[in-house]
Amino acid sequence: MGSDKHQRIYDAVRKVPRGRVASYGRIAELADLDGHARLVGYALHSLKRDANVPWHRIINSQGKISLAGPIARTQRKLLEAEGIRFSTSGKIDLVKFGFTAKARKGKRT
DNA sequence: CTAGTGACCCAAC
DNA sequence: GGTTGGGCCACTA
Repeated sequence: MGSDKHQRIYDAVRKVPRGRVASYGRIAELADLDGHARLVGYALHSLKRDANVPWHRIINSQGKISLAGPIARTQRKLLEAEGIRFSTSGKIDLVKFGFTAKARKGKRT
């Protein structure tokens, strides 16, 4: 496969354990692309259902699903199936389900 | 090359 | 709680 960046992103996403969620920025860090959160979203959007990637565990920093339409419903279902609870606002408790591979690099002091 | 767009993030109001 | 504006950079036309 050619796209290394995409590959790295997919690999990082696969690192997210079941029952946990990670924000785009967090994935970017794992993929060695810290700061390029957009690329994560871009790669995921380009992702196909065939891909073996738990894209549903990826959400935005607000702990909410960035997608819209029927797919958002699907993602939420998948997350609930993993034991993740949604707030009344449809948000996820990042404190409990937020995947932290390694504390922030604290780049921005 | 330029311009527009995007499953983003953050600071400030 | 929300909106607005700036920043970041890959991808497409």
